Amino acid sequence: MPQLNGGGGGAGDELGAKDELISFKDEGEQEEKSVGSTAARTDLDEVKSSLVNESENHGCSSSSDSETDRQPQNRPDLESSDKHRDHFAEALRRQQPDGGLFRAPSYPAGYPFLVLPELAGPYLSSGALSPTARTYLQMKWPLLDVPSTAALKDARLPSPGPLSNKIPVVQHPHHMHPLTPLITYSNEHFSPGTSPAHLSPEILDSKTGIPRTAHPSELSPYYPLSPGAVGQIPHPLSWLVPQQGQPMYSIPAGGFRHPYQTLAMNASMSSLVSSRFSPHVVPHPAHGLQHTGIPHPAIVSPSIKQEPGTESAGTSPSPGPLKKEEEKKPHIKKPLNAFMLYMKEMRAKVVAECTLKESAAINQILGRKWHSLSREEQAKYYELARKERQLHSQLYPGWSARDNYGKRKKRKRDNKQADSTLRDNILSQSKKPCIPYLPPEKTCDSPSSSHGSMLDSPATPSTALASPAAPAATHSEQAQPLSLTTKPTHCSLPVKTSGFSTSGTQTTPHISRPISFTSLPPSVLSFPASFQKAAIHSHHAILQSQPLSLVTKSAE
DNA sequence: CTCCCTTTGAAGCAG
DNA sequence: CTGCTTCAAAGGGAG
Repeated sequence: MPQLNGGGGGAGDELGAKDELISFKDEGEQEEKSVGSTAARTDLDEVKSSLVNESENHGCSSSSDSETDRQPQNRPDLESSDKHRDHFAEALRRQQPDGGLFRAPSYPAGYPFLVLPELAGPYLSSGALSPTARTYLQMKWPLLDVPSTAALKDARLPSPGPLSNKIPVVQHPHHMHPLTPLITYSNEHFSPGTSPAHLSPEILDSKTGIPRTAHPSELSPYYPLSPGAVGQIPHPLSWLVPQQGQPMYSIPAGGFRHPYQTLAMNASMSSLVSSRFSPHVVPHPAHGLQHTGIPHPAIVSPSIKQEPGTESAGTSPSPGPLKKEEEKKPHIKKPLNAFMLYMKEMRAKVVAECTLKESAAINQILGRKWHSLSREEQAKYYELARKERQLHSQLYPGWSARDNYGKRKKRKRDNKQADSTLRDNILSQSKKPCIPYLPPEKTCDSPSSSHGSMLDSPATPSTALASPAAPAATHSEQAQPLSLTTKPTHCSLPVKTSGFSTSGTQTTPHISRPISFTSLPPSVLSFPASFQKAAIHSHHAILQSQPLSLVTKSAE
């Protein structure tokens, strides 16, 4: 995972990321500060800090986090954070010598568990929550009924408990990468050696010196389950949504509460995690489903948008009592991809930072942020998504994405694409500079960079670094001109500027998606193709794609 | 009330 | 194999 690490050579990524970040910030927080200036950054940070002040530096603003991650400075912070975690963990341990709720280390084994922390995690630090993190905990897990106390104790495992403090949102500290746990967990996949401190997978373990293998039996303790709910563990994914308060897969009836906890465990345990743990208590996934009668989160009540009988859900987890709703085959949603997972996690944060509320705008920002993420960070999500798909496939062996086709009304995508193509053509021909509309203040640095080339854009330090010898690769990220159409408004929301990032002058007129990658480093191979592509992306000039994306389809 | 918008990624489908 | 299309989440906006 040289690439992933990006450590030594991967400066490019970082740089790019920074770049993006900056731009993002501008958009997002342009309120006051000038565009690319570092000073602005600081200010932003402050502002952010106000929002998320408690969170560790990582946690700060959405934009900043990525940035901070990449920066070398982080290391120290990370370390400190680790210390915090250790501390915290230790404290917890003391409190609960018996291994009560909190046992971060124990996660190593199961995917679900790993996932949980991560997802939920955004909030929960992987190893342990820093004290500050704890504060967020409650906020982060609005819907999860987690007794506040419990939450404190078990930062990582906010279990759905008896609580009902639904706090609307909020910013998660994000100090720790949400996915951290995952990595930790799957350190195998990610090169351990290089894994950054923040990733510190086995942090706690190492400290404790106790390699934990989570066994199902062990797990239960971690979750403060409501009596009788023992064994029900929220689906890993469900945790993802804490902010939203909605399960990853919307669960119609019954509410979210432990939709597929057991199920999840089983599945994850058995297949996903089995290799790592001794599956002594792992029921068969399929059985688990029927067994518990708990629908998978992915299953949506037909009421939502169901089509009569198209569904061929392989294992439709139809509960025993078939009601109308249930009679119909449940709508099994597609598993979320990496970006979706990321969105779920970060949306609240972005929303909190921005005044914008429109999802479209938020998504644009998220898209940019996504690109700004380091490969490692993205890798986490890819891995998570991969597991999710695995789990999904196990739960619904017969399910096919095709099943959902036509359930949604067709979008006008056609138009979009057509537009995009037109736009592209136009762009290629006219190559309009993107900047026009950008407000002077914001001067969407990114756009300019995009079109001119990131190289030019002085604003970003990264560019400076990269510019000289930097391989094209590095640019890609920087390029993210995402001029998301900066909107004059507070967050610089996307005003659909058709930001023509004509940047692509050189080669491809328009490349929306990643270029097919030819060879990947072995390390990368483990990742999903998409990820690989992404990696390549980053390595090769990716910018093209980004600019495109930036150019909102709506261009026009 | 329903669909659109917007993002990326995965999967399906057609050529 | 390549490229296009659809769906996944989300929530304000528009019809």
